[in-house]
Amino acid sequence: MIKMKLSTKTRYATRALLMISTSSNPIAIKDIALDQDISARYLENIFSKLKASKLITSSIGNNGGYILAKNPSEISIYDITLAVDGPLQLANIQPNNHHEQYLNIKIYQPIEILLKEYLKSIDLTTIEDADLESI
Amino acid sequence: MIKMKLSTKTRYATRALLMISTSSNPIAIKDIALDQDISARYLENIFSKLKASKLITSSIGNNGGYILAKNPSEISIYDITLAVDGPLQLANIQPNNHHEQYLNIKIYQPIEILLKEYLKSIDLTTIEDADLESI
DNA sequence: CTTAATTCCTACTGGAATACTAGGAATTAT
DNA sequence: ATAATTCCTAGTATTCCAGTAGGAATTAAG
Repeated sequence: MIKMKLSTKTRYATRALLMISTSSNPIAIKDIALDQDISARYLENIFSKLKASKLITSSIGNNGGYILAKNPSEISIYDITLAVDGPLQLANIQPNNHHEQYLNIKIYQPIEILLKEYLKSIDLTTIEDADLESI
Repeated sequence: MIKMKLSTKTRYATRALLMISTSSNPIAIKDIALDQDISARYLENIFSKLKASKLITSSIGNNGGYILAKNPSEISIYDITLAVDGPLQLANIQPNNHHEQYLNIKIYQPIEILLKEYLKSIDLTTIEDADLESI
């Protein structure tokens, strides 16, 4: 199978961000983990990366938690996956022969562009607005 | 990093198919492995899948080998990756909650469609025709 | 009819990546 | 002071995939 499912980190992060995007008060990891049925310890790892990428800010201590650092419309799936999983990389950096170079140019690079553009085009509000019931 | 690089199986298979597509006589795995600097044992695995998916046919025994079962123009990258890696699967089959369902509908399914169409649009002749020197 | 070359079948191994866990320090509202 | 939280560093477990291995079945050629 083509390995292109968004990672668990990205999926958890997206769901967590959707959750905190609706609140103006800090939300603690514990509460998100409980609500989403995700390991709190694992979410900690993820949130530290989201914070490092400045998608969220934190308040430490009692009653602390996390809030978005930007408007939901300014956070794309691409931003999220970049933050938690690092850059998307498809092509062979060092093609060993002509065939590999063909594949790079004809397949990897176009897909990379296609996918990046698509992931950038979806932000947290896009997802929020989806009307499930109408489908 | 998003895991969406075509697998080694798909890349090897593509290169191998490109090689045998230029010959009307059966070509042995050994020769392909030598030419492409790929493990012959590993190529065996890959070729058994390509054969099971009817992309190639084989002749057993001395002087045996493989030939394409179709015209090169009828073999797409999608066919190849489907044969060796199984179906592309992005979405959660069983979304556990609304957020997961949102993600499926808004992200996974569209990407899946986008990618499938693209991979189907590229066949062995498309790649062969690529003019590297002009880039 | 023997031999060498090949595909075919089933299973195992090793390593890398990723999901997940753990302990405890630092911080802060109450 | 205390309890609740983030923060930091490290570890473990699991899964996936590339690659290996042995030997049986088949067949062209001499």
